[in-house]
Amino acid sequence: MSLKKVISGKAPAVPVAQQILDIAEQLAQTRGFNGFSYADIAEVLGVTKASLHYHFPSKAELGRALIERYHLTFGKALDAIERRTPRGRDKLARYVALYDSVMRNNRMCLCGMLAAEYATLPEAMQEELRRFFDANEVWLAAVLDDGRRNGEFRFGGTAKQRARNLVGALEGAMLIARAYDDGRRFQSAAKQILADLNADPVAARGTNGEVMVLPP
Amino acid sequence: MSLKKVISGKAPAVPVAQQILDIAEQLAQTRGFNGFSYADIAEVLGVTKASLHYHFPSKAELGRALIERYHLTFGKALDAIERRTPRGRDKLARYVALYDSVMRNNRMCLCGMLAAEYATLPEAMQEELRRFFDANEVWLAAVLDDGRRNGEFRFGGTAKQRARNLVGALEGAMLIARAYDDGRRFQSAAKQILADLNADPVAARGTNGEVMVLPP
DNA sequence: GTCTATAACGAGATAGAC
DNA sequence: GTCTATCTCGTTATAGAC
Repeated sequence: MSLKKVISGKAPAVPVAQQILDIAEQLAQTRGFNGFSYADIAEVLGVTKASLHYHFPSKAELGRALIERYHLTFGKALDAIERRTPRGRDKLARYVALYDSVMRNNRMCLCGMLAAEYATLPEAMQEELRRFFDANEVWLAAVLDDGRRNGEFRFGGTAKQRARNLVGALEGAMLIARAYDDGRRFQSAAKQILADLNADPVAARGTNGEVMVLPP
Repeated sequence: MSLKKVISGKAPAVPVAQQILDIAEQLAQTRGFNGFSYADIAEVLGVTKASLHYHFPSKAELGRALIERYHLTFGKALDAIERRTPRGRDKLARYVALYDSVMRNNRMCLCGMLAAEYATLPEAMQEELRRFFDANEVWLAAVLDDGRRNGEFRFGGTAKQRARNLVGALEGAMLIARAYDDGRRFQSAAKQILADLNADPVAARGTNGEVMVLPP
């Protein structure tokens, strides 16, 4: 909090542009980018549609800003994990926890949702979207590669390929879990996905407790 | 082809309702259910919007019919696999090939696409959608369970859970591959997904050729 | 079955006052 | 920055002629 805010004694005012993004984000994650309108945001925020255009002239620009901010926030979360979590398997668990927190808010990952609508999105949004997935892939591949080297993980294929499949499996699990309105459905999927990478004989038991494939 | 058609010497006429569904399906799989309109179908088919309403009074009914037919066609394909493919791993390979053929047409799985738009869909469509995923899960779980019993597959967790994860991983892989307009991206993901279930030491090599985890 | 015509509404967007 | 008013266009849907 800035000094000015502290002296004035007021709670820090959230800039309107941010409030708009907050509402638009929630709507996009639940209904899709083509599933909400300026009117929906205006109603929640209690202003007119026209005033929204002052902050975001076009919906395309609003959408681009949406992904940019989402990517930035996600990136900071990854940085925090990187700094504070030494073990690879804990890094992955925290990575998955990011997805889980989205699910718990009854939302789909913003970028997974937008990926479905990809063909209808303005070019600027398409580019931002790929940037997001690329960054995820790079971060995960590094974690997986390190983990395999030090024996924490055991998997076939390249770390890059595994990273892609991890993102895909999580996005797909979210996608379908929403149709059943059941967060546990995502959570048990995530558990299995993580277990498949784990080289630890104890942790690598199936959900029924049976021992999974172990190193010879 | 019916006897009548053969005698008349004409090519079998495709009913208009089917043609409408064909076009709507393609549009829904590429742009989403909220991403196309009656006008889009009318233009491709060369008729007016009004005549479409004769066959499908509301878009909700069109959407429901879309999923119903898709499910039926998919179900027949699964029956065919069941009848003509004895080995579990071949069944799975053919199951995955169904998804791949969709990707090769530059489409997303209809039901994966609709799952993203789930919150905005009419109730009748939501129900049909869950039926589709349920049927996939049941079919796959049976294949996986059999395969594990006879030693073809090796995996932890319940067959049901694995079936869910398989569907989720495939849907997620399709979802993201489309953003890169790269079918190979889906194909290498699918390859890895299948390999992870395989107990065969030869087939279970990673994409780099390294030997994966083997039974002790 | 398909057409023309039109209703009824909601979308994104802009002009200009305050 | 936010408002009122308005524009233009696209959407689903219906009535009624052919």
